[in-house]
Amino acid sequence: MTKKPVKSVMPSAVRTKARAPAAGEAAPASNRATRAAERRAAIVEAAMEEFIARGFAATRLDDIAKRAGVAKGTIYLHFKDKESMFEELVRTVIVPVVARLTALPPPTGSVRDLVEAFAGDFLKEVIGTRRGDLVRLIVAEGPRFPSVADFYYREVVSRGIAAMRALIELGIARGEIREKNLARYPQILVAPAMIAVIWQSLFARHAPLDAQDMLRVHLDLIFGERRAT
Amino acid sequence: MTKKPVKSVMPSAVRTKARAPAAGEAAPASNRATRAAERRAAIVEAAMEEFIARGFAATRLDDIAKRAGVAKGTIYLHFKDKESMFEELVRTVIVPVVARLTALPPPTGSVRDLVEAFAGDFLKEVIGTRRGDLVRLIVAEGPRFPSVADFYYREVVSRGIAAMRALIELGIARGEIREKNLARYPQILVAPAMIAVIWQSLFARHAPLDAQDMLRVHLDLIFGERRAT
Amino acid sequence: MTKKPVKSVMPSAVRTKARAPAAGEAAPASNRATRAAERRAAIVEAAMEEFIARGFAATRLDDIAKRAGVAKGTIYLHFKDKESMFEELVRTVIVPVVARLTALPPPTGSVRDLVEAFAGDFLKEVIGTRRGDLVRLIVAEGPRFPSVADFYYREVVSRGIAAMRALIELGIARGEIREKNLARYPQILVAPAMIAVIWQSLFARHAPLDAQDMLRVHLDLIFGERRAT
Amino acid sequence: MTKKPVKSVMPSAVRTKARAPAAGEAAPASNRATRAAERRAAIVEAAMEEFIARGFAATRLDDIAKRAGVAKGTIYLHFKDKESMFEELVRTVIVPVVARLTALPPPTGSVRDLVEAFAGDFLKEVIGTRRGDLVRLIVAEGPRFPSVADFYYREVVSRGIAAMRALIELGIARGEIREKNLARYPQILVAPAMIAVIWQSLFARHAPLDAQDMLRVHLDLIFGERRAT
DNA sequence: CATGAATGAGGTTTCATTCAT
DNA sequence: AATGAATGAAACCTCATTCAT
Repeated sequence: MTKKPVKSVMPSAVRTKARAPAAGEAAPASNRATRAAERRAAIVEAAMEEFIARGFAATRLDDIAKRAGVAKGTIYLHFKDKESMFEELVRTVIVPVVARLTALPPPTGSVRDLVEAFAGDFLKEVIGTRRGDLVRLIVAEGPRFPSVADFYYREVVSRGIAAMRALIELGIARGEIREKNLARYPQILVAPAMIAVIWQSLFARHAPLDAQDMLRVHLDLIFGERRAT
Repeated sequence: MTKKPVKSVMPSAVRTKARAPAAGEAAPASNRATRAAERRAAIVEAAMEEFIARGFAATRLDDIAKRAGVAKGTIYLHFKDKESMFEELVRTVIVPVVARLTALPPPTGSVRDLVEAFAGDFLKEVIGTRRGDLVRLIVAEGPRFPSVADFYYREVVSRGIAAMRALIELGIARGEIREKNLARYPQILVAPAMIAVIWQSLFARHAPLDAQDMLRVHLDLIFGERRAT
Repeated sequence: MTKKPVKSVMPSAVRTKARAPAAGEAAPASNRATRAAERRAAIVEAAMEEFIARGFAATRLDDIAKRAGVAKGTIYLHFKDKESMFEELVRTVIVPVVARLTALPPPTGSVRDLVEAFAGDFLKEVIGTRRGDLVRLIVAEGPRFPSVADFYYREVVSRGIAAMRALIELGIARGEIREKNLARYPQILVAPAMIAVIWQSLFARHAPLDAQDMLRVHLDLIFGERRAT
Repeated sequence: MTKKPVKSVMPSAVRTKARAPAAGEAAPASNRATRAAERRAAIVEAAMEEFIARGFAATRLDDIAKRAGVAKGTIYLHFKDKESMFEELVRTVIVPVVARLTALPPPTGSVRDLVEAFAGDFLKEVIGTRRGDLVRLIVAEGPRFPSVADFYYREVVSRGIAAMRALIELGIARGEIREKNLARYPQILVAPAMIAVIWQSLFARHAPLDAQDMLRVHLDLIFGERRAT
């Protein structure tokens, strides 16, 4: 897999910080509330980068402020303190992901096609991207931020597991999947994808991993090898 | 799986600090060198606990010293600074694991039996234990300690991958494994085990995971379902 | 010579910290930039006192902060660390001295008169004052702060030597000085003044030295004894 | 002046540390007391080097011990603590210098010859040598070690001044010196020599100083220029 | 609202001194 | 007498948080 340009984790709507009102136009829709939201978004974005790069404890608010282009004090207008900033942050960033998850594509075609489409999405949107790093961040800081781990479990993991389980059961019912017990452990379905995420962060340098190919092999294992396509 | 009593990560030989000479015996092998080794071991043990509990940056040397029962300055007799302490530490703790890995049980019986035995070991020795936490620690701090990630890759990951690949190829040759492409991605074989490790740290509270059962299902997927045992 | 009241080494312009706005006037020019400059000046002043009293290594930043009336952290807003504080400090304090040196009085009268005027200045401004102590500080710490020694040589010593040499050559040309080789070693001209500086710091207690009289005798040696004035 | 090999500041009698008793001879005069004296001498020598190189506060006992080839604890068998070590040290090293001073060569020949001989000695034995550095060390640390300054004044400075004064008065009586007031300030006679000592430590790198030539010029100034030699 | 200078608690690290061996 | 591992006070420096402007 080739290195993609780093994608922002923020929904594009809030990433308008750089846009300066052209001379002449009267800062039209940019009332105070909007400006504030932009600032907050800039802080969130900057903080995410820093937290991912250094971890919670080693990240300096000074650096976040500098990267966000605001003064240090401004951060405290939006967040109570460093801890709650981290917690709110993760929530803010995860929400759109959840939205995606729940808006699954319409179930047309085989279960394998569905799963494969989902894996493709995951490859493009998570593995090797900033969002993948976020997953690693949660693994890293989870134990010290139970509220983050809780939130992540509730909003992402439990829903994801449930969705996978539904798919697996559908696959079993349709005869696409033979291993009936798989429905008890949807984790097995996503495990290689998670490993790929971690691998990219830690070992890509030593041994690049073709995540796409690996996921295909894994699906072959579950659905049986595909006939000539 | 129920929570096991926390196991020490230190080889038992060096964990004699607590042992008070029984009345009557004359301070047996406790020469200076031994005492120093004991102290170092105590520091390593304490540091590991603290690093696992709080991460590198948030761990205080004060707490390590207190837990190890030594003065703060004593740590600096054994380690240059906090960073190299962390790095040496991980090495020290990993080495016995590597020793285990290389001393694989003699290849008797089917490949599945071998893999199952190995999985059993892993369950007992890693998942849900301090050693499992260590894996999560490496995932968490790896990007900020490339030397640690490098070491871990070289000593554990690459060897483990190689060993798994050999087993898989054997399984394919013997007809136990049908999916031939699996040999290209031994990661798939271990992925659920890794997920189990992480799950225990982060989500066990919300949804306990029967790792043993999950691994069995995963092996069924690879080797085909077992007939009545 | 009697002990003079300790003179500040700071140009008076920046020493307004203590000055409380007289009742009635409205906090006049005290904008943020000014306040910052005042604080920095206070730190420089305090640091100089402490360094002179204890030397570089034995001086505690805590004491400097206390004396300057700022918090410890404030020092680090103005200086990178203790070492560069010391180096910048010496520069800051020396600069006005250099300015003085280069703005020598207009060459009226005999060379002897010129030199004598200069010696008088030196007596009043350096010997037995904080500035004299600074010279001793540089002698003391120079070998460990080559950059300080370099700066001092470049800005003070080499210029001073050059100026003295010019005066000596003038004196020789006019027939006021007979010893022609003196131009090769202007150090001889200033040596007793330097000795006086050191003497005041170290031995004044045991044997007070009338620096003024000594310098006069030394000039008699060089210019010939003065006739009745 | 060319760089001389570093000379030990210790009287040779006590510098026998390196001498190991040849096999066969029965460690003859090397009884306990002698060994102790050797160790002490080694400590003094090592400490002097370190103090000169780093100053009192920045010198580590660890380094002294290492350089002296003894354990850190051993230092405390000979000296109460770091401060008194420094004080005793300076005394120990200065004593032989004083002995020299008081054992002035027999007063043959002219006063100028005497003074010149003395200057020659000073050049060889002090300027640019470890002993010169010691003078700078005393200037540097004197204010924080009044007892050292006192001792130095009493044993070296006051005696030196007295001796110089005697010579000057003899010179005046014999008509070799015309400036009668010089006897009031023998400091003038030695000032250039002191300046040379300091110059070598601080500025030799930037502008080497021919101390011998400078001292000759200075004596010409005092005694009148020498006729053809 | 926004700023960023100022704070000071708290962290890492050093090193003079002690003391059991 | 000599050692050097151990101590812990004290130093330097960082950085989350506050608040006057």
